[in-house]
Amino acid sequence: MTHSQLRPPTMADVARQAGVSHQTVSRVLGDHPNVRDETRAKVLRAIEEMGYRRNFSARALATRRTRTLGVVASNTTLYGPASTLFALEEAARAEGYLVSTVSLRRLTVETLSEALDRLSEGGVEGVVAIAPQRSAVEALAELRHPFPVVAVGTGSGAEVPSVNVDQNLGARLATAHLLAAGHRRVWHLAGPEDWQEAADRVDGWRATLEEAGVEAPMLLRGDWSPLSGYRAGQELAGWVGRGLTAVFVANDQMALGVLRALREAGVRTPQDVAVAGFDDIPESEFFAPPLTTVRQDFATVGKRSIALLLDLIEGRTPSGTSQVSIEPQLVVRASTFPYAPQPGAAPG
Amino acid sequence: MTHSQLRPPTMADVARQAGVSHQTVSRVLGDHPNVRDETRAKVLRAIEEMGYRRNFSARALATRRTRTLGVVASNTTLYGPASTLFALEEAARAEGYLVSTVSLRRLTVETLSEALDRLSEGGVEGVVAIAPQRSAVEALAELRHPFPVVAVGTGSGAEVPSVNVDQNLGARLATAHLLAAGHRRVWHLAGPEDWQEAADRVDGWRATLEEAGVEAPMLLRGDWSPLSGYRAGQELAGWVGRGLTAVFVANDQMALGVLRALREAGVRTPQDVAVAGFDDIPESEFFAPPLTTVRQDFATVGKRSIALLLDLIEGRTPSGTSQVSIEPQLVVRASTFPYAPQPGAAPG
DNA sequence: GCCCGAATTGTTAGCGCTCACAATGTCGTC
DNA sequence: GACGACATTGTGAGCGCTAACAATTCGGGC
Repeated sequence: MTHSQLRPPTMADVARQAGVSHQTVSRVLGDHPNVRDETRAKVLRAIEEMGYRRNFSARALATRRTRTLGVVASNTTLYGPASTLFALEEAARAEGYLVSTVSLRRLTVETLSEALDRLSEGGVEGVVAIAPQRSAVEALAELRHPFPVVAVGTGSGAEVPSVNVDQNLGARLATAHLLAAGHRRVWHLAGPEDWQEAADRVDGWRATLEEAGVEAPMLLRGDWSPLSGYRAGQELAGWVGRGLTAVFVANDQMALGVLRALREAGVRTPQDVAVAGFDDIPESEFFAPPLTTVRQDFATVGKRSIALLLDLIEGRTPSGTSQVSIEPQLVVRASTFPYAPQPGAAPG
Repeated sequence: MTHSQLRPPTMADVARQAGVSHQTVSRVLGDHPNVRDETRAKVLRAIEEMGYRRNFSARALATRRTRTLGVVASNTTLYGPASTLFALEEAARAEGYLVSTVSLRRLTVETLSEALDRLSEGGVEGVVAIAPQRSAVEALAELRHPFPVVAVGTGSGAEVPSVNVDQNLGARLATAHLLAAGHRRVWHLAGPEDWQEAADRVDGWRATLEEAGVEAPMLLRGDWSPLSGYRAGQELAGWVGRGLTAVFVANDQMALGVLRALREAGVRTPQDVAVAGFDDIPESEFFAPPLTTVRQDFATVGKRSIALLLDLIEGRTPSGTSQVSIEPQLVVRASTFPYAPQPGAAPG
């Protein structure tokens, strides 16, 4: 209170006040065991009195560690990326790291490169790149950066360490579920071609049909948005009565658009056409009808990504080979089944 | 290529290679005008060759600036917070700042205080707190921190500098719209009591009814989730035919639940009951029916928040009095009107 | 050819912390 | 009561950069 606050107090100031050396203050702050209780108390009192806070930059300079990780993401208002981001931050925090985020509107080689530069200038020790577009993956492999990078959502083929939900498996689960429910064929509304996840879902869908001895119907493309789903839904409505009874949509938002288009066309879901989505956004359970979908465990994605990144930073794991895969889970609801469970009745 | 990379090169290494002093390297990097072109080229070549990158911590220590801002947020997978977060980061980046985020599961005095401590240890120069709960606002005013803090979504009454969308106005727009459409009374499904935004919306709704000489019907409460909206919707369905013809729901997700409950109860929207929401999430346009709602301009919230925070950091604005208010906008769709516009036809 | 001011470059001190090591104190043992 | 082992504290040297100032160089005017 009586201290001038022109410059924040330094460790030396605290030391003087407590009658010890600055190194002892450092020891108290660092929880070093060999400090007498009495001394520790004196120091802590001085710290409290002066409102001292350790200077981040000086500490980082001396230790050569910033304890900060970077994240590059795009489309962060979508449920998937937002959930991943949240999980990443939480996992990093649990490990004592702070997270600096750069959110991109569009993920291109240029913007990605800029983002990495920026984070580099910000002193991050490593970066998680949520980079579902293929172009971004290639860029990642080529870009030079002085820290390890873990990719999320790039698919497992890359030369970059990565963490992925098994999109292929998810698509298989959804497609197989529809086939098992008695549908002869399953149509597919895919995401943008440039997205690895979209491609993997197409592959899983196609493979499942082939294994069942069914020819894959025409493939439709959307851009993940409800509007693109709506437009595709209008097209799909035209095929009702000509072999269309089931659609696997590559994400829940597009599925929402499909549902609306079908309803407007007088097509009933699931009696006339069954619809399955992907992601399990919180709203899916309340669509009309509630949506069967594939749930991705973003919390695990976050945890595993941070764990892998820290391994790379500490040099525990050789870079290049590490690929983590996470299993998705099918959530069955009324949109693919005549029976409609009550919302909130079961955890799913 | 031929250089040992055991330790990253320092400015002195670059200087030696270029045959100049380290200060000249610093000048080149800092775009200082008084450097001969020839010298600059030499330095840049050396930097390129050695893959030199300026050390963040040393720079921050010397300049006493980290060029990093902190953000504390909760519920970051919801559309509103996620959009705000995105806008904040983008605005900060445009000003040359990096953003460190702490995402909280629950916003309490303890978690908020912890988050601020953490960011403080991370060397941030200022913090934006997305703190819509009332408890958090009080905490913010009391907590001591060595940097300025701007609150978002706390309402404008606080002693803390803050940026807010005018929730009261938004609620008035929605309620007045329903009254103007001929409804005698407008019911309200509110958000949690602890949320300032929920309270402001209740106030706006109530005031509009009073000004129209209408008695406010029973107030319902939800927790922002579709499920709570669904449950409230079941209750509301029981009042159809007994004076219930219009409901103003405090957010779009709950409105989704209400729509479903009404539909299941055989109540038609908007013919029997009109429903309006709040937020304009991307899905709202594709609900059944498309939802009339109140749009909040999160991009502006982000820009204004960063601008205010930087003003405080630079000492341009005295702390304490600064309150920024942003106007929301009514978006009319089919859920309150017999006419259903085509999705995507108009930018709304 | 010399002088002055501007342009350009170099030198010297920190910024506030941690690390390595040195110095001191403490205790039990023989 | 001296000695060694260990606990506790202090000292000095950077970490890699920027800021302030000093030194040098370069022109042009006379």
